[in-house]
Amino acid sequence: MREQFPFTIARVTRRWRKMLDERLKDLGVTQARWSAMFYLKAGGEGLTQRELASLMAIENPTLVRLLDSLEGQELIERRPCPNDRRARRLHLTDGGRAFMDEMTTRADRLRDEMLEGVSEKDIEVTLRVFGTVLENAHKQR
Amino acid sequence: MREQFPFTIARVTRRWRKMLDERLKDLGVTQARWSAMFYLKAGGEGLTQRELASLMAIENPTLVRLLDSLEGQELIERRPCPNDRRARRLHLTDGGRAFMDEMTTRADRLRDEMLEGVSEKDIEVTLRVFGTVLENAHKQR
DNA sequence: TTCGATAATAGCATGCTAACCATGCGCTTA
DNA sequence: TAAGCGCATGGTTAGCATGCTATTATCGAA
Repeated sequence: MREQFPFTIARVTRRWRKMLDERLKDLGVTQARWSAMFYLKAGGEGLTQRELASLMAIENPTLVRLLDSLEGQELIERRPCPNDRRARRLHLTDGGRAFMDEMTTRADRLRDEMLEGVSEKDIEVTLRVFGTVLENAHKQR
Repeated sequence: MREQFPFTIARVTRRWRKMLDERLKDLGVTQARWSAMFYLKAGGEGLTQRELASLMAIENPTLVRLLDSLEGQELIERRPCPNDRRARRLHLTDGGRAFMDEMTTRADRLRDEMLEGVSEKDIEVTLRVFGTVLENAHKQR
């Protein structure tokens, strides 16, 4: 059984991304870009890029490009940080905030459809497994 | 709890890929390329590209590039298919077969480390959840 | 001959590392 | 105390790998 784990988890992740990308397409947004906006809102606006990257568990250069797109679409803003001239503080624009509802509704609906028929208990087990794997990964290196 | 699922599964998948890439690096191979060789061996050599892509659940153009690299490294061969001049039959080279043991050993060791402390029962639950999600995804579209 | 299937190509999105600026901070030293 | 040197940190850029879709070329089959 264990042998299937890495292949199958990768497959589920690919499929999920693909489907969310499809459903957000007409809003001009992708899974990754929505996810950046989602974490920005959840983490409280005014985060620095470093902080947001760490929250999303991605590397800084990956985030930079997501933010470039989002800024180009005027969904977020990078504002100078008064205390530290190296840093930028991130904020949603009014337009960005307006879109968030619709995007999040669609992501939620997809999640409900994808997890249909999965019991709360099984979700808990799965998330616990994920947690253990992340801890194990953290231990090394 | 359900809300965390999509974010966390993506995170685990990213982390896993990164770690396996690291551990295979000195062999000149990545997770994706090893995976192609693994499925080719598992599915029986002589598969066509279409068949291998379908086995791996990736799209054909994604596989084409993986095979380009692997062929360049002389780990696999694309042989013409006698019955159908459009198709190519895939085979590991002798060199490729020689590498497979070491690569698979490393992938197995990583898997054991990543899943350390996870009970067989929890693995089963998790794989069942994955199965349900893939079915649900299949239903739509 | 026309329609479908196989592979390849082109181009985008998003992961990553490595290398680079600019700025900030801390420690030594005059 | 003040100056300055050197390392750390925030962000960016460049370049690779691997997902995807859309399109094309070639061939097979009805």
